[in-house]
Amino acid sequence: MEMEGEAGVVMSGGFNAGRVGVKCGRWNPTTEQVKVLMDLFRAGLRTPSTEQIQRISNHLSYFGKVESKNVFYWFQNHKARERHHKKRRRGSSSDEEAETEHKFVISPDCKREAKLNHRSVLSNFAKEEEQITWPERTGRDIETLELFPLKAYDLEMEKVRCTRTTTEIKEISIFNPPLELRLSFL
Amino acid sequence: MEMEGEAGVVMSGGFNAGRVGVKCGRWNPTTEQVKVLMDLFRAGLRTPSTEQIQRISNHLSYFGKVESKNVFYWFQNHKARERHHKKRRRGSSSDEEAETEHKFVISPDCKREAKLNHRSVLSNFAKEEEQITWPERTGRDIETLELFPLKAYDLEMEKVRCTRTTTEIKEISIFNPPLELRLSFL
DNA sequence: GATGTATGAATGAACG
DNA sequence: CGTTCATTCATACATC
Repeated sequence: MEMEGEAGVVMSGGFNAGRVGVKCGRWNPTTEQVKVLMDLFRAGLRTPSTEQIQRISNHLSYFGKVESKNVFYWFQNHKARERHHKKRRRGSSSDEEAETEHKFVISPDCKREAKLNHRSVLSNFAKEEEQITWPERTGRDIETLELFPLKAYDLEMEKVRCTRTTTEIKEISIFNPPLELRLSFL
Repeated sequence: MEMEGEAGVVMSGGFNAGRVGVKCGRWNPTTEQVKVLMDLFRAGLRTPSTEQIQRISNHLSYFGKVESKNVFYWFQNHKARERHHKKRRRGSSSDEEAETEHKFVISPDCKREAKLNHRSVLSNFAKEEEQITWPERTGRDIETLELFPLKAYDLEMEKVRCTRTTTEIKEISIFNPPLELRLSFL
């Protein structure tokens, strides 16, 4: 059993409103931090650039300890899990399924032994030991699955990401007034 | 839509070296493999050539299943993430930096070795160190290819090259060989 | 307090 | 190569 220290965790910001045992084994975002991140995500931000991550984490640091990698991971995970949820969210008229395990969705039938497309660099390994024939990826991307209006925000965010001037953000905030302010530090 | 298809898990992969979550999907390097790769990386190897990758993977295959592309990807990822970690190592401008946060260096990937601690009642059939004999090193794969100047191992490399063990490699401890020797198969 | 869930963290694989 | 996607591991938290 690891008692995990005794007093080292000071958690400089006292804004840890709703969290409990704040033992810093890993980053435990505060409610304010989550709120900000969620607003950004809902605004359409999906993959913030490095500078954006810097600004976001810097801003979040006001509410508590946070690092850039936390922000990076947060967006990665949130985006991935949103998609994952969407994929399994068919119908919902009768939740007979209720996915007992959301992690065991090994739906992509094990494309293990033949997954690498013909990249130039990797083609050198084509002759591994046995004849591995890579199946000519005709179109692997099964993307473009926008289920609810998130695309509109996407476009707006694109503008933000391109400009990145923190001053020309005009129509970004549409719903939440605070959102506009939060986006400003991007 | 083929989600929720549960019969898709075919698991045609043969036997993994005994890793934990080895369902079928992606390569899960063993600790020995990671150790070797890490040593090579620390020795300065960053972008191995095709021949080097071939030799490395061939050598790693002794510790478990591995393909050349795995080695290729490993180096790509490791190199890229080394840079990334340096880049986003900050962000918390609240307090000092050296807090309890572990260092996030590029070496935490040894956790998959001992993980079934908690409630993983999965049959953790112990995969003890099975005695594997050196696989017929006929000298073809070793072939004393000269490694481009890595740090100070150059001299060591020279010595190794002179040895040219080829068929007499069985003397070398494969379980924990020194770095100089380990670099020899390059 | 064991089990399940939500989520942070990590990394293999792949894209552009 | 840098970036992104996908999958898995680890852990805090919730529930009983």
